[in-house]
Amino acid sequence: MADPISKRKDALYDHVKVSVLTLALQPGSDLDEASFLERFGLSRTPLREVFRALAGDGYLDVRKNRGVRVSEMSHTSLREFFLAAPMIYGAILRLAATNASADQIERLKAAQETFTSVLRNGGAADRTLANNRFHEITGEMARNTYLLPSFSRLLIDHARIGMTFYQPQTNEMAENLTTASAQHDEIIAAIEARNPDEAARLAEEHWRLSRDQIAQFVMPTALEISLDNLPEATA
Amino acid sequence: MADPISKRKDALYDHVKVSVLTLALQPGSDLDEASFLERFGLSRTPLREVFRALAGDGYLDVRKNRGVRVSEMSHTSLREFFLAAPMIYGAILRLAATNASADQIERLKAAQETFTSVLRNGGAADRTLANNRFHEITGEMARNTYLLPSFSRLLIDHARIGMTFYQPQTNEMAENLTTASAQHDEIIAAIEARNPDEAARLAEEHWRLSRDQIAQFVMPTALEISLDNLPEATA
DNA sequence: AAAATACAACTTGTGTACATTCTATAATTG
DNA sequence: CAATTATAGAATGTACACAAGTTGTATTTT
Repeated sequence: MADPISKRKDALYDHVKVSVLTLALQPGSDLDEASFLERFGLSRTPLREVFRALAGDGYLDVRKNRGVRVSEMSHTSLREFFLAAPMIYGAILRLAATNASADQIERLKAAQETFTSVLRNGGAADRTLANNRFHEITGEMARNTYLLPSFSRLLIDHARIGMTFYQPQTNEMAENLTTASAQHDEIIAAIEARNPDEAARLAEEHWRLSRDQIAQFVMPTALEISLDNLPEATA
Repeated sequence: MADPISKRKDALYDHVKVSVLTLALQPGSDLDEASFLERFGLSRTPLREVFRALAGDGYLDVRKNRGVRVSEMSHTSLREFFLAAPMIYGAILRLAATNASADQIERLKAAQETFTSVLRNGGAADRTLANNRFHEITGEMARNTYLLPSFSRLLIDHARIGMTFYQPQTNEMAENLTTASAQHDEIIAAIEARNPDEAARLAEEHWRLSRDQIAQFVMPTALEISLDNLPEATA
């Protein structure tokens, strides 16, 4: 508890970030200051600063005189997401293949090891966070100040969408996770080989898989119902 | 002076924003809280909040225990800018052509009228701000939460680059401004006609003009010097 | 005289009381 | 009894004093 304040601020930032990404805090839900004050040993001023920072990074929304809430995610924003993600992600991986440092590649490999291990043992939240970490590192690698803000926002909702739709209820959906992990390995290889075209291609492929997974969830294979058993219209 | 505080906060936000965009506050320069306190009639808490918001939007950088400074713009960031801008801008205009509302189109036309009038009468700063306003509206029109953060950051440095390089010192450079204005008109027409392909094409064209202007500034036509008059090497 | 240290002035960060704004409940009114 | 208006409680916003950190200058030391 003798932590310096700045550590406690970081802890709060990370706690809220993780809670938002894993849907422990649901989109649109209210956060009141009081409940965090003693939990993180902060007084209101620094606490409010952290909330504002989280808002600036897209995790929270601040409403004047009405506190903060977790940033919303509607069906419209889902559509916006699908439009923007492939383009940005392709650009990020292309640049990552050009600019990644040896140290960053090491960290990406480490993140991928965590991801595969979590695939075997962990739950949905752990999987989402490990996947998020993997992509955050690719974002760093791209070294482009202008692309990063949009990419970071995409990652937030990528995680939240994943938490909603990546619940492997069928064999096919579970296989997708294995495929995704294999694609991560290919992405690492492309980056290490300094092959931007290949990296961009993999971005698109990785993305397509993700979209298919969501499609499978939203539009499952129809149940087989014999027409004989259908009730007749009575009105 | 009887303004409500929230108005004064907005005024401070806009003042700093405009100062950053027009280079009245130079990249990397320090901002100390004290000098703004009485000028805007704010106490430290709300003032600091505005600074954090400006930092979140990319105008300032906050350094722990060392105050805020105007966000940097180096030659590396210039390169990053050139890489990201065409892609993002193309996507923004494409979406704008699809999604713009009648009201937004009206506001875009008004912004363009301001721009043309400032071209005739105003100075570099006014021109930069009018141009910035025009593009901000196209950003709104695109209605894409994920693209906007990157686009906004691009606009900041687009303005600052313009302030540096768009000083029409030659006829050719002055003509470019007229061309840019004509392209704005075409952009409006494409959006109004709901023609995304045409809008995307114009984005690319508008961008190419901008880059040429910078090239002309950085690499001007060489002075003609007779070899006869050159001093001889003496070492 | 150059380098290192110590100190003082200044700047930023935090705690907390107070002011303002919102919200839910109850009293009033038509 | 429904709708509206008071009113109390709770939440957010602001001011300011104090704490902690940083920076420049003067003194000391080698």
